[in-house]
Amino acid sequence: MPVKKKQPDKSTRGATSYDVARQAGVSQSAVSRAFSPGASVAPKTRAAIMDVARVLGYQPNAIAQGLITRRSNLVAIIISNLTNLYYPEVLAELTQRLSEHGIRVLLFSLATESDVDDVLDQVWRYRVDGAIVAARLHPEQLQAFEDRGVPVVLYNRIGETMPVASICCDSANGERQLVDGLVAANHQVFGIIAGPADSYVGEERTQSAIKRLHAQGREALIVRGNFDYESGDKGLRDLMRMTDNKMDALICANDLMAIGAIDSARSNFGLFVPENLSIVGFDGVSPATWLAYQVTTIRQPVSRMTDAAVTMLVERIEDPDTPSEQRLFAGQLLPGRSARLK
Amino acid sequence: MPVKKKQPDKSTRGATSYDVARQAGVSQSAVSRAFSPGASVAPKTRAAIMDVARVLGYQPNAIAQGLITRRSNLVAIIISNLTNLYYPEVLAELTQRLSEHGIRVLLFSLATESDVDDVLDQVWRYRVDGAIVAARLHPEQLQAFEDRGVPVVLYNRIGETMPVASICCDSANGERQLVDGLVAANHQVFGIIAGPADSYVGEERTQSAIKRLHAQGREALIVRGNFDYESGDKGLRDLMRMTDNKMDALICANDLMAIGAIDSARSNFGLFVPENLSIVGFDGVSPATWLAYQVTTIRQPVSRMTDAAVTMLVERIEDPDTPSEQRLFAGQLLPGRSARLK
DNA sequence: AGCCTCTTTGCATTCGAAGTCATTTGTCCT
DNA sequence: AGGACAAATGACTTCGAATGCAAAGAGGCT
Repeated sequence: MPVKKKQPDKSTRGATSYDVARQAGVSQSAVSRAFSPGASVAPKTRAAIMDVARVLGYQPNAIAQGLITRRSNLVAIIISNLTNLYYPEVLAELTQRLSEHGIRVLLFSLATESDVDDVLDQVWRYRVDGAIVAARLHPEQLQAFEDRGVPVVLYNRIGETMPVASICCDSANGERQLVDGLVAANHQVFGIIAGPADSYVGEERTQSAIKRLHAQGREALIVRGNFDYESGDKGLRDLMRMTDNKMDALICANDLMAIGAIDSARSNFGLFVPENLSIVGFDGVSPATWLAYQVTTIRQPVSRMTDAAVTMLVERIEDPDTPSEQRLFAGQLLPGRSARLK
Repeated sequence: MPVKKKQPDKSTRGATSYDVARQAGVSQSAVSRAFSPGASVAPKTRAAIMDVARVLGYQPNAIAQGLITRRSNLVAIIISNLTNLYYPEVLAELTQRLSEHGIRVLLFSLATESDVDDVLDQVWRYRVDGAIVAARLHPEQLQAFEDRGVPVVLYNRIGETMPVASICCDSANGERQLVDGLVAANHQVFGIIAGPADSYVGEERTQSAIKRLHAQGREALIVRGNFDYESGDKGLRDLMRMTDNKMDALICANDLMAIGAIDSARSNFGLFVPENLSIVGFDGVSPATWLAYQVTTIRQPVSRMTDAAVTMLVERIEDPDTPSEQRLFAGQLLPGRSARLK
């Protein structure tokens, strides 16, 4: 197979430190130093070099830097489904904050779970300095990071089989607030639309809600959803059938399903929300605040969480021996108008 | 002796081709060849090398490869505001499709316009093979890509001062369908909520709508929005004031503003949509299809567009002399229920 | 067996910047 | 002016994989 090799057109392929050195009448070392803050160069020399560099459009080649310094300044962000409304915000914030640390983002988005191994192969090849993972990893995959000495921070999941740095929003605390409010407002028939079985936060939230309901002497019917809008509709229909239309409180594992359920309750069942049926969600995504919904939910403190994720990762890149740590952030109850709470 | 800084910890730092070569009793060249499809290696040798590689967990160092081959297999994706509901889908698709070509994504998200130059600096440093840009670039910035021989594909904008490969959704055609439908349904007082002045598609859509209205002998009042939900509310209020509450057709430059306007019309003005007021959007984002809104809009063919963007970029990476080309995709009218159309 | 061709293999070099070490230059003081 | 010492500079090596080239090996054929 004849590999197509385009002539690497010297002229456009960007100037090198040697080109700059020659033009400026100094050595390549000098150029390198001119670009390293705090290196030993005479201010005058540095200025001269910078001038030439500007003219030639020289920028240090990060690839070459990465090879020699063994620091790529790249961090992998691995996200399972970007189309989940919640992630874009997270991604944008992570990217911003990482760039403040001089770190660039190598983005991997997973179509299916099975892609993970392929993605990790690529992650190793690029010698990333670290990774932020918002996707389900098998224990061996997690172990691989450890083995290769690549720091990881898990986002909205924890290392279930080993200690790993992780950031989460406190599901138990969030669901407690929601459940207690619903119970206090005297709801009788509870339904839950859980997340997909392979979602950590989905399970956490559902289990937390169930536990709290039990603690209050209540039971709940449970169906599974996919975290998407349609799941809200389908879940609501199923639960209504199962409860003979008696359900008056619905707890959804995320906002998107809550929104789907609200729409379905109104359109397909002619119900008033929250008069006939209270519906709560989780996340605090922006559509949840839209006038048509005003979902009663728990807002994740995204800024704090992304900030923490980046800080933790950077710490571990600087010092790989930093012990692992789990940070749990409390979500804030957004009262909304989709549920009667007390 | 001062502590050696950051011991490059040989053990964890990943095996090199030399390590594999030694273990397998061959030369480094052989290892390299074993990993290049189509290279001249005896099948037996390759198998032996692969075995050793597997044991050592060896993966070719993409950084070193990039340095020597002058191909980083990285593509920069530059997006202005990720939080715009429309982009996550685009980003996910682009990432998927690029990875099918063995290309990785370096993500840059812009907080403010002024970041562009900083971002471009980084783009040059990483010697990306190409870039997909969904952000406003100044002519000089666009020129810089040309000068450095880095292929670019613009997404949802065009090279206004020079020919550049670009992908767009046909605003004129889309707005024509919407306007004609509205006019045919006998609407009288038209309002438009435009996008921010610096948005290419925003201006395109607005101008197209105005032109078509004029062609039909109608005028429209125009206010500017920011493409966000709140802009829809604010725009609606302003237009209602300006028209003495007589507006009966509202054209929004994107779905999110249409949604904001729908909510506001209902909640703040007690109007029925579309009975009292028709509202149309543009994009076809998923919330537009939610039962509460069912926005009458133009759906962008995202899959085709991302596919085209990737194809065009890859072509230009393979052969930098590929002439620039502009591809305009027709959007599809989603009738929805937020407007009376004929 | 001998010769020729085609396939495999290894050697040596290359990519571009960083950093070590030795050397030169410059500064300040007596 | 001379010496002591710090600052600035350049030569050279290094990172890890790809590749041109020459050499060695494997068959095939007469």
